[in-house]
Amino acid sequence: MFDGDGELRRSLDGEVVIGHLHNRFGGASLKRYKLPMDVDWDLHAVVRGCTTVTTTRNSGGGVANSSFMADLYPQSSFSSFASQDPFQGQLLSFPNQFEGGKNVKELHELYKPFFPKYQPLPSQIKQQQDHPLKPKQSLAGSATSVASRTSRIPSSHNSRSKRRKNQPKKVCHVPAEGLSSDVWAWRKYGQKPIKGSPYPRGYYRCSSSKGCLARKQVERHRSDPNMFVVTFTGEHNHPAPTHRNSLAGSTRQKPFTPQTLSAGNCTEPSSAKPADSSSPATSVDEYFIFQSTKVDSRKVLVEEDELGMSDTAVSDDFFEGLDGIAEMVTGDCFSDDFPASFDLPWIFNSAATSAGGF
DNA sequence: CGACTTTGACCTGCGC
DNA sequence: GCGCAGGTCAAAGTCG
Repeated sequence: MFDGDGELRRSLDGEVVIGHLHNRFGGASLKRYKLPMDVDWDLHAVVRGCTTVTTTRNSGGGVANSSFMADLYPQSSFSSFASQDPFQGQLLSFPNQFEGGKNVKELHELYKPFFPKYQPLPSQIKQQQDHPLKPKQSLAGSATSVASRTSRIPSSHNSRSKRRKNQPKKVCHVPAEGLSSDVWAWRKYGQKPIKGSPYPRGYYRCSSSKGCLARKQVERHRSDPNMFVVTFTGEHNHPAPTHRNSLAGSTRQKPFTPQTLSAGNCTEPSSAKPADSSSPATSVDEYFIFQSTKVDSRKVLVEEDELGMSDTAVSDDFFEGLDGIAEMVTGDCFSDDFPASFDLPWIFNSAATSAGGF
């Protein structure tokens, strides 16, 4: 789709032009979004951020969970890809894991663009909930949803009506191995076959916080099976969880196919357990390990962004907190658990997150 | 029991 | 206005 020539520009009037965005999906080669000039974000930062995140998650992500991959590779050989690669010691290995002593500051820089712009005040949350693009349901919301469904409220009264209009999006291309871990918890709420594409598109919403408007779509790249198109819409209205175990039920185990685990070293029963992102022992740890894992980030292309993932997203306290984690990561505490080419069962199990994992 | 995935149905935007 | 395609909902089933 982008073939490396994705283009992201912002004109003086705030219009963002994304080149080559849909030329393989629908024909349009340019996508334009009008952004308020006071939206203080940096395209480069966005690009960098997306790239980096995807990158750092590469190994971790790579580990994209099998069910997710099965979703997106319905008729492909991904299962074998997913299952074989790790055992070839590539996909799941961390050759550069702690290379160059990626320090915390760097991690901060890498991830800043992906944290929420701010932590909204209640009034701000209210504002967000009133946003025209918000999903029908809110916290207590399914009643509204049902009502609108049953009573067929005219579109003008339905937030859904504007859903596709001027919906700010951020589109990233991530390698298959970059789909997995994520601080956010994503819950799948739908899947649709896309016309002209052999691969279905999965729809995920943030389950880290009820009422969170963040959503993402994950679709396998049509022409490059190893790449995925991840589209983010909406904005998190809550701080990034520092621990995935705070995400209730963010993951669940999917039955592993023999393909997924067989050849592996998953001899330990516990390792066959779902990577339960709710596991306090692994969630953040794995996440930051990936953050410190530098892999090929150049595959990732950012096409648009208006999510407001600014560099000022998270407080210093948050990053200070990460320092400790990073120290753990860069220390030896994982040396035993993360051999260069060991199996990462949780990778295949972090269903919600991996799919969303971005 | 709660959270997840799956999946068919419903709803809406958009192009013709 | 019509039909298509995409996006969302929610019931049902699964799992820990």
